[in-house]
Amino acid sequence: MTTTTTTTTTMRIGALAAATGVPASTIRYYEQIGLLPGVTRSEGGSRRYPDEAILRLQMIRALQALGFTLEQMQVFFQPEGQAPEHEQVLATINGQLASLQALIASLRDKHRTLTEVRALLERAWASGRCATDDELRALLGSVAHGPKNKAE
Amino acid sequence: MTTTTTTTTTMRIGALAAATGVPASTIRYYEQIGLLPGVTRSEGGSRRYPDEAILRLQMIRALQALGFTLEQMQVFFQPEGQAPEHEQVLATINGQLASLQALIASLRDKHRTLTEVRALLERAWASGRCATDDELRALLGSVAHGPKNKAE
DNA sequence: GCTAAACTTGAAGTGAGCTTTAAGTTCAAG
DNA sequence: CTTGAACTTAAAGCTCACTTCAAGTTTAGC
Repeated sequence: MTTTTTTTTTMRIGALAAATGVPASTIRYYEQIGLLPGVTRSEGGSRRYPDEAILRLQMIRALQALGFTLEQMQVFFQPEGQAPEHEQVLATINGQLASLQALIASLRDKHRTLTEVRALLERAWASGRCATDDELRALLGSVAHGPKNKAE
Repeated sequence: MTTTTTTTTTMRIGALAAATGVPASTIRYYEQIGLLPGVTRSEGGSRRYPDEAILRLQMIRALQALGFTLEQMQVFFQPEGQAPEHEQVLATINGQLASLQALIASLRDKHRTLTEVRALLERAWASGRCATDDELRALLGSVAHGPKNKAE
């Protein structure tokens, strides 16, 4: 029904790199940390990839773009065609959604505060003086330590 | 009018660390990269700080919390009481506001896309199957490579 | 068979912002 | 004066996701 699956396991690392835009060095690195299993070798020892490797790399890059770390996305790639456990996957996704939300909220806070800082400085400059320590101190309080950064 | 300024330049690094919550090792590091100038030494060679050092450290931490790098914030701390140039400061702030906005936008994109991914997977699971490669591929396209991350 | 491009390896380097280590010195209380 | 907590230094280590290096091997076209 869909496209015919012509499985050529003849692809070398350069071709895979060209097909995906992922540098060969990075592909080797992904294999090294276990993100890209099932790589076969030619007689001489060079890596050969099946066509599915292209999709796998695209998935890795897409998950990265969604803010997952390479470690987090292991859960999406269960060993040997085993469907990953739905609960784990869902938990990972929900966790990521939550940290994205938290991060967005904290960034908006920062943006708002920084806008206030700019306004304060401009008022001070307009009246020919510098911002006083007390004025600055007042703003410092409103910054506080927000949650950790992540994503992209 | 405000609080009396009792300038004790007797503070050692441990006291400064305790007063600000910034580890002594970090304070030494800030000094090393030139963020914390004007540190005097006792006869024996241990660092002594004026009370203003507390404000300086609080400022550094606040600026960090607003997403500035340690390098970027140098512009706010011009040498020896010299008021920093308004234009530079304003440009730095505006740049940071712009990158915060861009980052927020890209994170919201990620959040939206990931929500779609979750919905797709849940539909697939509900119908007792796994998501197909084609379904996944369709989502991959919508991710693309967003701008770089920063802040906090 | 020759050659050049492509590939192989392990190890070290990158950046940002620290932390840790090791071995030695100073400070303040008693 | 003794003790031990606090301090000193330079240098190495940490995280994450790679990149770069150097020197040697394989592959593919002619």
